[in-house]
Amino acid sequence: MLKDQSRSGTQSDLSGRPRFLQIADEIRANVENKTLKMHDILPSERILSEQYGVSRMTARRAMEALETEGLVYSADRRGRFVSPARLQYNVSNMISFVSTAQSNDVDLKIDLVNAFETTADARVAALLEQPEGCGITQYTRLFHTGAHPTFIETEYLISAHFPDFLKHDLRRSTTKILKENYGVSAATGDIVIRMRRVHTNEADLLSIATSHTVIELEQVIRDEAGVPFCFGCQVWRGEMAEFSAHAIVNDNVRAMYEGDVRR
Amino acid sequence: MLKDQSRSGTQSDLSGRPRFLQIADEIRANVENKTLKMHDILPSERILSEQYGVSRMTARRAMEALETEGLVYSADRRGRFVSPARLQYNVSNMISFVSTAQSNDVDLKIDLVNAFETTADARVAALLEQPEGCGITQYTRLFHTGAHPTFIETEYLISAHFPDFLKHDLRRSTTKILKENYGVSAATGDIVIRMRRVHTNEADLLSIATSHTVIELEQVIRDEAGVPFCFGCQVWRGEMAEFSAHAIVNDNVRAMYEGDVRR
DNA sequence: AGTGCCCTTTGGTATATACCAAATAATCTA
DNA sequence: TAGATTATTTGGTATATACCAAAGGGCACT
Repeated sequence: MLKDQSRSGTQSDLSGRPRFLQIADEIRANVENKTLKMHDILPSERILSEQYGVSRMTARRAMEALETEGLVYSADRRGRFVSPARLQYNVSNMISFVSTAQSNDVDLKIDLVNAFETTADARVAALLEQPEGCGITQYTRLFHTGAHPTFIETEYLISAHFPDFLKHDLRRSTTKILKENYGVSAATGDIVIRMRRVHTNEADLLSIATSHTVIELEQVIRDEAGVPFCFGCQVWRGEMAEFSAHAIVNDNVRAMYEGDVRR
Repeated sequence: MLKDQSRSGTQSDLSGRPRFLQIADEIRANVENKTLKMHDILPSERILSEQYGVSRMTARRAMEALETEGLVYSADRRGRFVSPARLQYNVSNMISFVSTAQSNDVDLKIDLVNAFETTADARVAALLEQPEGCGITQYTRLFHTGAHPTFIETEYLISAHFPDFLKHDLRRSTTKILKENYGVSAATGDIVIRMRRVHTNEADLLSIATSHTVIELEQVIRDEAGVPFCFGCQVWRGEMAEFSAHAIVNDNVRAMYEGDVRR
């Protein structure tokens, strides 16, 4: 768009910055000043349009700008609220994310969306290095802090390796279930992170608009022998995600898994 | 928003899906069918509103949805175009991103935005484990494929370690310059990836609207001894970013850098 | 052939208005 | 008091309209 800030609509404004962004700026400042705290309700679109002397559509655009940047979330016909702080996810330390988060200050809760036995399609089979059509244990969970959704995770396990997996309490950390019941733990993982648009069913679960974007994190988890046993796909509300990693590019270490990094 | 797709505006629509999303869906299909190819121009908002029998604002909302998901980019007062494909960035193999991309099919070009000698502020000093106020070589570069911007990178080097760094051709890979001229290469790195709103000056360089979101990738790069020598901050157009990594959670390896991962 | 000007197209901004359906609050009823 | 009913608030969608400023093409003049 090669934004030129010297433009405006029909209304004369001195700064040149679009009115709806000025309003967004003021509200953002109130959040950063802690005048507004997380989960606080914001004035309605109609109230805002009065307060700032603009039309409802302009007030709405300001809100939508704050929504796409993740500072604010909206609950249909209930109002708009200040988003909670980001979670930290260290992808170099996969085994401990859920357990760490749950034991710390964040109260991360898990809802089970669905869980069933199925067979591997072409993609999952390839990622897990199994023949197409092999037995797969698949389940989807919604992670949230209170009423605020954070991310969805769908995991695919090789059924033959983990009999009766679905009998366990799936609201616990997967890593713990695997470790305690099957003696398996993660040794390495191949991870991909990308931003993409949200799908309709995901938007429902995450309580966001279907026109928004999310962060997708896919990981293939392998055991000590380098054999994959789990494929997981996480879909994060963008503003809730922050991923850190420790990369080692030393030649010795790299030689160990060269060719294994991208698939 | 707890999106209920059974709602609509004043117009009766059978599917229940909002009209502007239906239009976005059709155009997205045309892109995925290769009916529309990268950098192809799309019909203008006014033409679209005629074609689909909707108001210009509705056509516009469809375009904005495609923009926020990154499928389409807009050039102010010139039109809207189909975005190019994503780049792959393997963060476990930091040393080779620019050189790999440049040698492969992608023609990734670099523009130098600015470059100067300065001093470290509190944050940069902490990240580079140097005293505040120490000499820093700082430069910002814009990476793009043709006329299409991909990401901005700002790097901070400890001046004392790299005398006359700015004399080199900064449109080349930093890693190559460091290796060839100073004998330094990356051994490890601490990386953080997050989604955030774009700043005004970044929006100008990336040619996106100021209300959009970007992917920020920050990395502290260390030598064999674990001493940091470079801090880099990349700001990606979201649709252009895809990051992969190979994580090792083996206990031995983890013990080596435990406590070093998050800072 | 090149320069400057005008007109059209285009995306960006803004207002005013209208209706819908879900959620909530207020009220009434058994 | 508990349950059902009603009115209000709210965000979501959609239209119609208006003006602005930059980009691009075409045209006249030099």
